[in-house]
Amino acid sequence: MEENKTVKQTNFIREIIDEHLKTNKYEGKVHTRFPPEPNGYLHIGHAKSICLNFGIAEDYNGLCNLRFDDTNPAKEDVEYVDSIREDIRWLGFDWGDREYFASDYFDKLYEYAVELIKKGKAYVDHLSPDEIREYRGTPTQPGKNSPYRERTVEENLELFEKMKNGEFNEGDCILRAKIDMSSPNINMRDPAIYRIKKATHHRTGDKWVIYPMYDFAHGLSDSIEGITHSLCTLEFENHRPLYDWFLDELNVFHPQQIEFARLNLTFTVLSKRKLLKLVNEKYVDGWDDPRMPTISGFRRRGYTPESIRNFADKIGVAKRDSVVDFALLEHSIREDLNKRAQRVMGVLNPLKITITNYPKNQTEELEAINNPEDETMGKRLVPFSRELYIERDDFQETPHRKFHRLAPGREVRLRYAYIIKCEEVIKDEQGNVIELLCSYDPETKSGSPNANRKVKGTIHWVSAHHAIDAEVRLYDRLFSEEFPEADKEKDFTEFINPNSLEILKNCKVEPFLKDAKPGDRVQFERKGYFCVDTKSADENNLVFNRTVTLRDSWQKLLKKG
RNA sequence: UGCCCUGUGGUGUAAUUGGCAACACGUCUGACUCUGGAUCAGAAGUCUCCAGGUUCGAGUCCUGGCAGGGCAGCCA
Repeated sequence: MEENKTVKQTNFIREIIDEHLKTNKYEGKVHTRFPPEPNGYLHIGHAKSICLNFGIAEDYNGLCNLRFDDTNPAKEDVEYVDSIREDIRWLGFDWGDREYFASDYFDKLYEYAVELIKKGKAYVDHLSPDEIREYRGTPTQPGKNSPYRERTVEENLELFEKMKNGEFNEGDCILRAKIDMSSPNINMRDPAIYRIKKATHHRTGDKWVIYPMYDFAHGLSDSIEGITHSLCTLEFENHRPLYDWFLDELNVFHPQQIEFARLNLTFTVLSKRKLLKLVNEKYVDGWDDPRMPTISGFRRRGYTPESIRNFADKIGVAKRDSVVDFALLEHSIREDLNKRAQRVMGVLNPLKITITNYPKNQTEELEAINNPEDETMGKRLVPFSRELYIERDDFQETPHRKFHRLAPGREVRLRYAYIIKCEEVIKDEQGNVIELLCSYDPETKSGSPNANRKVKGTIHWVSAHHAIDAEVRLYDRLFSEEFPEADKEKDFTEFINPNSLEILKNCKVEPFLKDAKPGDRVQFERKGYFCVDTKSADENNLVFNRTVTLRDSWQKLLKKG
């Protein structure tokens, strides 16, 4: 028997690693890390990076660390640390006891800085922030040396010590690497290594008033942890020479930084700043709003970790920036839920029907299949009676030419039950259809020998007396534009889909759902995949979130006209 | 107008490292169906950004263009 395991596609990163393995650059070791800054919630773009880093470690029998890049106390918070841990765990990855913080290395990093000063490779600069910017030059013009650049080692040592001891104010001075103010790479124009920030750090408290900059802290943290392959996004490409410079000057273990393109997704935005705006300005209901592209949002929406991991595999990794079709994500979740989700009948917009020739007060228990894709999930009984609810749009008074569900005088099968015929349409004074009177054909009960008469359509239903009330939240894409950030004149919030959430209050679902627990996922047949909301649902109040619709060739047909 | 990176069907990735372009999503047909779902069968769509060059042979190598992205935080 052939293993039908999905073959992991190779990519340029794996090729580099293979090469390193061949040349024994890191003695056969592969050690990665996922290094979030705890200043926001993780989103699907981070999921790509998480899957990449943990996935590679796993495939190469290596390890992947979790390291919080917490070098800026002004922006970071423990709330984010907690959410990040939860999200990674939920995705199914385990960093064992290798949970680190850049702040764990502050002492070591300070020593490294001192070492650089001693080598004459760093100096304390008293230029103001404005002056520094001025001295830096521009991409096309070289910068010029700071007047403080030639301070002696002793002077720098003393000044840096004073910085550490809080003898200067924020902005008075910084520690800079001494590299080359005329470098075509701006990152090499004497970049800042340490700045003064008199803020309380979420872990080190008030121990420090100086904090290392990303470029300094990140590479050295990688080095300290013995990271072999430091994967990051494209915007750090120009930082690699600096990453290498620190490691070389300090003569320490030298990881290989490799850059890849960050994820972009149609119909969504994925920048922390913009996501924060959506949250702060209440366009959505928090970081875990089911419309948010955050991991917590997808979780609450009903996405499975597996579907997100499969998605990450499918999109691959490369260096060119690209935009992934949101449909691929939807495909991933449908593919997963199709195999696993319990089928159930739920009527979202109920229309009452009465089977006039069905005995009053009679109830039948009809057998229904829990998942046609998975026999082991078995069957259940669904109560049937004289009064039922069907979906409003499964009836058309004057049917579209290709509509093959219920219409006056027409027949349709009630799933797992009988074929019925619409005999009479009852309307209120305004002319709204409020009820249908139907007849049923007792010979056509599902499973019985004479049941095989063909009708054009099968619809779902729920017994009026047995139904459970539920609220259903129909979520759709948050943005109505494929590229919400493309318009330079308009803010991306102008493209928020006004119909991204529709709340249905009096839905009727089959009694099977009476024991549904928050987080449970089901398929409402013919409608889509739904999950019980984890925040607003309780025992007397069932709330379902729509994860994704089923593929709908009827809607497609309608669009074509 | 400096430096760095990237250009392969509509979209995302492949191509045994120089051997006549593949997979997935999407789209379209058809079959099947007690979910207009799923499944199955099939189709269309890329002369690999352009122009030269090397070679028996180039998406892969060379040269020159063009296009897109990134970089001037005491953010990461």
